[in-house]
Amino acid sequence: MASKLTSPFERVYQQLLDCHGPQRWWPGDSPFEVMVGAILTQNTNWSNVEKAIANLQEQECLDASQILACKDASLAEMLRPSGYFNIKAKRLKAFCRWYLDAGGFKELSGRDTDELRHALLHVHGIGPETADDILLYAFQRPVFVIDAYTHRIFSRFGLIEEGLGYEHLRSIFEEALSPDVARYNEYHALIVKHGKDQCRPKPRCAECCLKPDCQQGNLAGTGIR
DNA sequence: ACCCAGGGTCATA
DNA sequence: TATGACCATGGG
Repeated sequence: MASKLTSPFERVYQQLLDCHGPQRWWPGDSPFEVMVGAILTQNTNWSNVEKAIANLQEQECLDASQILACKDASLAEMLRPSGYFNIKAKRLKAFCRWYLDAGGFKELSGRDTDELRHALLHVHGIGPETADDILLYAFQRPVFVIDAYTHRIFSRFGLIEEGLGYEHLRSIFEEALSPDVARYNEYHALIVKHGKDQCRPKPRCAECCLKPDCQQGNLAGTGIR
């Protein structure tokens, strides 16, 4: 049974896990592929990103120096299925330039998390969420990723106020949850899963997060509604 | 035919 | 500093 000392954020995690099961993120075979995916999935369905990554693999371009060697137009063509392909071609190149200049994965792995985060945020096309995706899922750092689903789900639960900024929200989660890479990994993946399945932007009345066939609907005993 | 997606940048007031 | 426009494909 849940202790009063247990944070609501811990309890929601357990309920999401019971409801949806482990998500096993990030789908990707290497840290570099994870980083590429993090950029390509900006405001884009993951299934579209997979097609773009498959194109890169076919062209043997899933590599920083190969990507930089591509013409903008041909890179964009490979990225076409992921949408915003012209913009993403530029962002991907900007990232690869930084990545190689910094000495690659092994060199970057030696950096302090805050320093790494700061550096990522200075790369054109990498904002807070993409930076944190990369830190958590590629560099295995205990950084909690915030996205639109996180805002939506937790404000509907009444656990946070609406309209909080990214850093503010991230600090709430990181203070409520002990730094645990595996837990942060699974939690964000579960939030995305729950958001896609049951917490739509325009929910039908009270349907959101309250489907009877989902354990998440049983918020009794959590102290949440 | 709509709605939405694992955001970020840039121009404007 | 705070909105709004813009980027674009593909699945439900």
